[in-house]
Amino acid sequence: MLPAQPNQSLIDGVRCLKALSLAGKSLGAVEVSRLLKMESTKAHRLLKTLAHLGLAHQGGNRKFQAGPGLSVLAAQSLFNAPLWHTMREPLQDLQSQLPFEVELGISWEGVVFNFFRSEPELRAKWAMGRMELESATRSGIGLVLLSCLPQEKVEAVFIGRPVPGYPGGLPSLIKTLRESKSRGYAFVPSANSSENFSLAVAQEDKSYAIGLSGAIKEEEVPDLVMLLRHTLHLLRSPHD
Amino acid sequence: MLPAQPNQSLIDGVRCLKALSLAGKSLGAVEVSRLLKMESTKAHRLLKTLAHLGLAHQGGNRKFQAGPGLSVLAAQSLFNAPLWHTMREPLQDLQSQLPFEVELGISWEGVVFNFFRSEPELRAKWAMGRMELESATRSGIGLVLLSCLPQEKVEAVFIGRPVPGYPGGLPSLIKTLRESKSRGYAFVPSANSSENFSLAVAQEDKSYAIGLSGAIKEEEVPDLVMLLRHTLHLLRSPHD
DNA sequence: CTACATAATTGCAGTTATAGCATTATTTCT
DNA sequence: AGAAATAATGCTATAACTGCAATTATGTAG
Repeated sequence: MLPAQPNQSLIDGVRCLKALSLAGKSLGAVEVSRLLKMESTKAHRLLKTLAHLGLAHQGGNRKFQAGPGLSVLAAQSLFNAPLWHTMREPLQDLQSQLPFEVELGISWEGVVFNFFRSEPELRAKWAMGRMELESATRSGIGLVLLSCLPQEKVEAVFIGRPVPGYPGGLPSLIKTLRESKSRGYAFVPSANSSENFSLAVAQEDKSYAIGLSGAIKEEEVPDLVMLLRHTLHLLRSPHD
Repeated sequence: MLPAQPNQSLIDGVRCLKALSLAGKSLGAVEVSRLLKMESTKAHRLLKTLAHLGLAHQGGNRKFQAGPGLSVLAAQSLFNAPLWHTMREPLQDLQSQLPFEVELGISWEGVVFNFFRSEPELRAKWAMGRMELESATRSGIGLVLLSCLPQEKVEAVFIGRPVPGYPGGLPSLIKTLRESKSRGYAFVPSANSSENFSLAVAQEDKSYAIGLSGAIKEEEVPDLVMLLRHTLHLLRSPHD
């Protein structure tokens, strides 16, 4: 995964951008440099470059915040993706066949982003294109996708921070992930209700996963997994 | 705006990312290098680095597509921003006072992203956090924000491509922008209906704008502009 | 199935773009 | 107003990047 000759400038630039995204307020170059343990001149120049690109915005007080380019780029990548156009029908079908909530999402750094989530009260039109984040450890989708990663990567994400939903910490998460990996799907109790469960299966190339939430009975699981796998097959675009 | 010593690697890395976002399919390193007129080795290493960061994803066929990090980062930056928490009430108030559609959005490279858009049929709960893109030239919000940019920047965006909604091309857009700039707000016919207009005002630091759409009469404009300005004031967070 | 064409990936050495120091300018705080 | 912190930039050594060339892998056509 990591290239033979990675571009350190790009890595550091993205680190700056991440710092801005997470900060929740405008940051000066020196503040960023302290957060990231980076030379302040370097941080300053990377931030200025990001601002030039529109990925950061430099306000009147010359502090930096995340800029418009980030949102636009993310939305463009989603809307232009083949998945965006192919997912609607299969997921709506799934939703209409089953008494469960249907989700499709991706995972990054312990966080899940759902591109699609049908809610009972909500018409399918509004199930797509919402921005929703969730801790990966509380989501079936997050857990399957985490279970596809090498253990070291998982550790790198959660090292030195709490693991939401896992009071036992990292070891208990790792155990759950191993189970999910060997079964090929995640089946876990929902965070909120003890009656509800989340079931999720990852796409072949592990770039996303789809899942169901609701009062899923254990004996239904094998059939539902097959149904999810079938839906995943429908979502695969012919070429990439 | 552009720094004394910009980081070229970061710029090229973002160019690769943009290429992936716009492509609508997986691209190989060579394809990207051809699109961007860049050495293929360089493109390859930048893409590999982006993949390592999770901003790109390398599928089974080793081609690259935009990755999960992009969406997650964008959503995090939005949800962590002070604006996200402060905008709800003032915009709902505005919506309930007026018979118009209320919008709040940002603009980048000729595209508008609306963070908030109340729709008549839609409860306020769903007005926030949708991902919606629109051509900046067809949106009041896009036009005010464009009018805040130096003319050269506007030209750089639209050079060599059509200007949606402006059959006269760039010159007629520039003219509209000049008018908007001198008035301090945009007031233009809506793209769809000839009865409807869009009115928009930019935030002080030009990072975003708010607007109204609907059957706005010319004589109402001054009062509405004052109302929008007042709302913008409520949205300003104390520090940044 | 083999041969060919195209693309992915890496090693290497020259070169350039970047890192960090030192300095100045600007802002903020007291 | 003065002091302290931060923003911004010039300058040079050097570490990182670029691009060539070679290697491996993939896919395609005969």
